[in-house]
Amino acid sequence: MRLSKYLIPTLKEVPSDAQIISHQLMLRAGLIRKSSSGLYSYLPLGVRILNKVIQIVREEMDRSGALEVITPILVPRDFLEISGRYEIFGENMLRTIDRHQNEYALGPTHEEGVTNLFKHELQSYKDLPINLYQIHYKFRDEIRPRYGVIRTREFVMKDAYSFHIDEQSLDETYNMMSSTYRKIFNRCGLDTVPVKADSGAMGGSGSEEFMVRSEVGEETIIECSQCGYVANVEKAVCYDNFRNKDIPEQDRELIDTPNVKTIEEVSKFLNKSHMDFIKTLVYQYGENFVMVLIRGDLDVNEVKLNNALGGVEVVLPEQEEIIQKLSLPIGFLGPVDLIKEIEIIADNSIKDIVNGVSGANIKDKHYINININKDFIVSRFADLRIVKEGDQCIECKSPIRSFKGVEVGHIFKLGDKYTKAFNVNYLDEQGNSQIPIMGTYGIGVTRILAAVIEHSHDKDGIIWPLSIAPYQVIIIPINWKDDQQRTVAKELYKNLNDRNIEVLLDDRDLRPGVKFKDADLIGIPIRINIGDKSLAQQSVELKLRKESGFNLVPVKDVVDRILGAISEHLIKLQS
RNA sequence: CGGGCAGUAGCGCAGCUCGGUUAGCGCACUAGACUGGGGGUCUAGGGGUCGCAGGUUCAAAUCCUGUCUGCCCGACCA
Repeated sequence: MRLSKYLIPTLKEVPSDAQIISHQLMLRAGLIRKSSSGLYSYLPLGVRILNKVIQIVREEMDRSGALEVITPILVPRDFLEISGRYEIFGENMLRTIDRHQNEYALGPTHEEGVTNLFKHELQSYKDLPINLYQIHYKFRDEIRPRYGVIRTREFVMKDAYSFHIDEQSLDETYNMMSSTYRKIFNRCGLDTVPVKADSGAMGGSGSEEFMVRSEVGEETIIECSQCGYVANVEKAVCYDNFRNKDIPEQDRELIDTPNVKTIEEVSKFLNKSHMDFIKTLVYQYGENFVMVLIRGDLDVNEVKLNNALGGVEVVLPEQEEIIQKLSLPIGFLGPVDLIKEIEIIADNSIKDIVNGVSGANIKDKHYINININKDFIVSRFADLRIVKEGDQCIECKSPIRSFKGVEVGHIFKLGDKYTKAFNVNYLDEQGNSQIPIMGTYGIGVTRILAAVIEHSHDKDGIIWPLSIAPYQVIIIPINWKDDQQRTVAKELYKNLNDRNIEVLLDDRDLRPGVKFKDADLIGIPIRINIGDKSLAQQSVELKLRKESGFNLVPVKDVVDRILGAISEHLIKLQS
């Protein structure tokens, strides 16, 4: 492609609404433009990169034995009601009504569509296992799209759905997907960390996320400093060595704590450790309220709380509501002397508190020396705490660290949630009707572009790995008006094209500095400079984007050298 | 949805406090000349309903009201 005929609208200045480097560079390099909130158009260069990634995903999925399908982007409301996700997704789905008043959602994911598709084709156990995938646009009406292409409303996603007769078969495909994902991300030049994750509203047992370490990541990952334990903070558990059991229980005592509300304030006021406190929170889920107890130095993990309460979304209600409906004084909550009946669920850390401190449910009063079962009853214990840096690893008790990550892939074992709901069945060897179980596997394709840029760039721009670079080579004649330079440039351009190398020829009549800056910004991995100095030696300069120096290479050898370098690099990325 | 900030040329911004010729600057763009190894120089140009609507006023980019959009923080994020 000749640059004089191409559309590469590079920007010198950073658009003011781009915060993170990948977003800035994607705009500056002319890959994308914003259409409206969370919606981006792709310019020619961006499309090429996206297609490269899609091709890698497709090749590896095909290689794994998965079969590509396409289901409609619009998902009928009926399907979502069958699976129960019409409610669960709620406002996250963009809904629309056709001329016949039928309601649809723009598919946020396609468990329903694919399950419904396959249900009619599945008859015998011999049809299983099978893994169906598709690559197309998904839409989620995110509350707050941000970080450029990392969190958009419309995005390209590869989603796959596998069907099995038993757990063992599901495990095989699950593991196959895990290794396939590793290959895909490696080929894109990404280092990913597989982490245990919450399976949340998807339902199901096992789940792993593929995270790219990045400061701009939206997920917090907990990692053991010694053993290999890694988990999303939503799911992470830790060891708790706090024990207080051998202290004798004392009688509870009501203490005046005028206008002393927070744990911080009360602990100073009473000269007590945070660990002696029974932190009391009231959550609302659906129409119900629940009182949550956790040790004063810990915080509640709302995802764990959701799961403990059966997956219903919990929210912290407005303070007025607590006062009105439960007659509880904010700032002085506690599990003792409750006026109205309310379910109490406690984090495991509460079990070991002896002679604890909590609010007295009376304004400006706290209790000290309260003890479980003697002063209050807990209906249920669960692990509800947020694991944080410095906690002890559940496996080996070593200190835990945390890092931020961008989620580029997610694999789930789903069980029979969807197959049961959609009444999918097949005949087993004995002729009995059975319900298959499912797995589901997603990759955020558009997000991969941003993730790659985040960790592969320098002050001059993007540094694409060869595997997903929009073009592999760019030829820059220093002075396009120079006959000799132009002749050599055109010849190399033709020769490389003839060898199926993707090559850009910068035939614009611009000063060399501008061309170099553009080439660096858009991140073409291999550059050929053609200037008088090198031509005097029948050579050109061969420069790699990721390296600072260059090599003088005889004109006659350039094509072979490039072919060699490209195959070498691509092989390395595939290993 | 709550809190904060912003909307003036394709991009980045000034002007607004304290209303008053023709709304500016840099980059980009067009034409020409010089130039030619890391975003060149000069000359001459084009491009604006000052987000939108209403109001105050002799007069509004500027003051007031409403509204839309975007960004940041939070809530949210299978």
